[in-house]
Amino acid sequence: MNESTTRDADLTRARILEAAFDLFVDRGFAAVTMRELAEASGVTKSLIHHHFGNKEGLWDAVKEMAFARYYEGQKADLERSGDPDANLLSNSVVRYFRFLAENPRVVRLFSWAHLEGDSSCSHMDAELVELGAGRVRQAQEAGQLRDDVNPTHVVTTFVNACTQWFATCEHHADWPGMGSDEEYLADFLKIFMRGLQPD
Amino acid sequence: MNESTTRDADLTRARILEAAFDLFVDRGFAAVTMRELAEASGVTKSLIHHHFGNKEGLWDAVKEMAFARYYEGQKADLERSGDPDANLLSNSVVRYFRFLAENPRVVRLFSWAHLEGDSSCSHMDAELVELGAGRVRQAQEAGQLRDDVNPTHVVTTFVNACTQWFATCEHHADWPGMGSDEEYLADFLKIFMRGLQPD
DNA sequence: TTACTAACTGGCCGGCCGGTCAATTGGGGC
DNA sequence: GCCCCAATTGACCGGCCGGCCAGTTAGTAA
Repeated sequence: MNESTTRDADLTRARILEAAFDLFVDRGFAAVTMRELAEASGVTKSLIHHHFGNKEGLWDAVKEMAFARYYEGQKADLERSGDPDANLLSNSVVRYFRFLAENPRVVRLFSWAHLEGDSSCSHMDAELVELGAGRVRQAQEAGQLRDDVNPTHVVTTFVNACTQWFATCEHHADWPGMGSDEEYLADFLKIFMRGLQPD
Repeated sequence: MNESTTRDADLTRARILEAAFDLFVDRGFAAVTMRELAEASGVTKSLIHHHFGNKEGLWDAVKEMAFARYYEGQKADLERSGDPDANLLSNSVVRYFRFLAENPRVVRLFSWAHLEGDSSCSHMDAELVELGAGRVRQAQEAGQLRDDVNPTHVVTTFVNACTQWFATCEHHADWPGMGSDEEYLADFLKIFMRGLQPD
């Protein structure tokens, strides 16, 4: 039987969220209309208002869902790799880079949200960076990384280098001299890791 | 005498462009209305249509103006510093970083344009990166930089690290452990330049 | 079976959207 | 001084915007 005919508020909300995610990621909040959202979700405009209040409520819900997934994944990643060996930082960079490679739409969503001034996720971002910075500090104290640089800046540097790569990848994909995702990652790691070697 | 009452097409166009730049930078293309643009410019809506055709024409003109300024400045910077000494790359990073620090609104404009799929400036960006990559290659051949990394990736790495810093600076400005612009730049340079030292 | 509640629909609303057009104004060339 | 054309205006347009609301339908608990 087709379950789409039966009433299921959670399923409906999920379907609306999914369709809204796609539309908002592609065109941003302002350029998407409630009518498009309704059609893409397969429900009526009124039903979206019923479940999410208004357009901004839906936008907030989409951002919250996307960031919650991102946050959980990253936190698990950071807490998993327990033993602080010399490759921990390198592995973290690779994991972060690959996560973005597999979730490019999340990068776009956060870019829109940030440009529009959204700061609701800032504290979660701060927490992740703090977690990472703590790991870097441990490695510094263990003599595995140079200790004359701010650990927070170390994390920020690689997060920036990875994020911006995927934020602009459609542009530079076919520029002369530009390598693939993995080639860029390899070169960045060469520079980054040697740059962090202790004296 | 108040010159604003006299007719001057160039001045009018410049005024419209300036006001539109501010509005588009703050809220993006879709969220700004022609009425707001007209009021901010001190002219009528019809006059904007007269000079720029339609809303998209104005948006294109704003992007073109902003990117032309950016492109000229960067190209001059790249061609000025002629003698390839060991500090050339370091100086280039500093100059690029400081340019962004002084023109944060340009970063925002390009972010909007990129998210909306604009690729009209891509070839100019490519040219700048190629110019920079050529410099890196020269330094590699002179034995001043390690030569086992792609020069284009070297340029991209520092451009990404700088751009993303200013794209997200409102967020992380007050995060615990995060330093000032100059402190981040100093730490990034430490890592980046040591990471590029020849074997 | 019934009564209640939440899910869901379709039509409607006032208002603002981008854009057009006819009319007016003013400055520069003759 | 006159004329012409570009600059500029304000009224106006059809259409779409987000949101609302009265009504209908389907699960669910008593």
